[in-house]
Amino acid sequence: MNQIRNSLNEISNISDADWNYFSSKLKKIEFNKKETILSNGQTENYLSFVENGILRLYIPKVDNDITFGFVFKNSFISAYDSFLTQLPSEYYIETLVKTTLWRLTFDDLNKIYRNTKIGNEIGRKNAEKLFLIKSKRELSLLKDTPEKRYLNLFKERPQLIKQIPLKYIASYIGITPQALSRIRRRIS
Amino acid sequence: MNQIRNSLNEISNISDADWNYFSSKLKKIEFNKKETILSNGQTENYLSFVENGILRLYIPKVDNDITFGFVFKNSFISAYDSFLTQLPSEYYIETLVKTTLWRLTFDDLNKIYRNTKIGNEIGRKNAEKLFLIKSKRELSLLKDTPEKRYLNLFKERPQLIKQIPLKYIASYIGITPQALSRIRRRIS
DNA sequence: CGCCGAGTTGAACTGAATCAAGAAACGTGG
DNA sequence: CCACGTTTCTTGATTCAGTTCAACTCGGCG
Repeated sequence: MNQIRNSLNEISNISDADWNYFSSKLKKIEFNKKETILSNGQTENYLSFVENGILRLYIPKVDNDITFGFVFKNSFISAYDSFLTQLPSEYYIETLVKTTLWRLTFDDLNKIYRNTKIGNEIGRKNAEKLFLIKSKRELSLLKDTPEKRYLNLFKERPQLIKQIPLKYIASYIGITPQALSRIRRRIS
Repeated sequence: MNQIRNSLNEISNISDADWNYFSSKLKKIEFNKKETILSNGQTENYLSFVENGILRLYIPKVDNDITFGFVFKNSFISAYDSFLTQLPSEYYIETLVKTTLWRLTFDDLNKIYRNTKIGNEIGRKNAEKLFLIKSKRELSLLKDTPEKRYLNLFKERPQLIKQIPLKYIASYIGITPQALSRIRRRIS
């Protein structure tokens, strides 16, 4: 759990009291490889911290679904859209490898927002951080070619390229596995 | 200024005291049509409320820049990435028509976060809202064809299509003006 | 050992980009 | 309020990156 406190501290210094309250709400849960932890149509009830593992966010499609995110250890994961709106999720989440999560329910998080000093500030900064990520991605999808997106990914998250099947990466940068295979050949 | 209070109230009920503090920081400013209010390289110092007008966010490019957002009256505008990080902005903002803004500086907003009860909560919910918008857009860019994006735009923001030159809309949905012109012909 | 999913490669096809030119709409100054 | 110049939109021809369909290879696992 210390990883979680460290992660939060990076955002905003959290007092012992607030941390105790926060951590009392966390529940640990383990998943095997290739387990679906949220299906289309379900409403996301959790904000989870990844202690260990890798997860994939995707919209299933016959013959190649659309993968639009990966989450690694020491970050938070959620179908955050669905979590925030409490409407059914448009996408699925699955584990790619054995994964350990610490989960917080929607209700508990709202209690934290109400009952701790730092809650809303952490929530704000976290939402801002997520906004920045999506904002960057929007620009990349609009202005970069798939090839450039692949090279950026390579530069910024080399571990991703090693650990994740090519077909998911292809989809993440917006092309088919065949096209990515050709790009790879071209640039190497 | 009442519009602003109403907008904030939609997010979270704001007390008179907090509102007075908040509104004391706002400064009104007017722009003419086609004025650049933030250039590439500048760091965004303002979060602004649009009392009236239309603005465009874009990355300039020789022969067709990349437009990735429009903002209308009664919402907030900012190069929010740059504002949050206080790093130089990657993009420009310009007015498309005569525009009136109420501006809040970065420092003042942080004072509001520190000195009002409701500040962080409003900030959080606002950032969450922005996240939801970007998240939706990411999915649309990945899974929809340009044609479908155009039709969605048409459905969701018909006023946008009437008020904004086609070439900006084309860029917003990720294609050239020529291609959009052809899509238009095809579907009508 | 044989199967199966992942990755590669080839060929044909397609939607959008690019280059280019003309038509329409817009606004600005006389 | 008209005339002219500029910008925006349309249309055509060509090119190109990526899709689709299909076959083949490779590596891991039952």
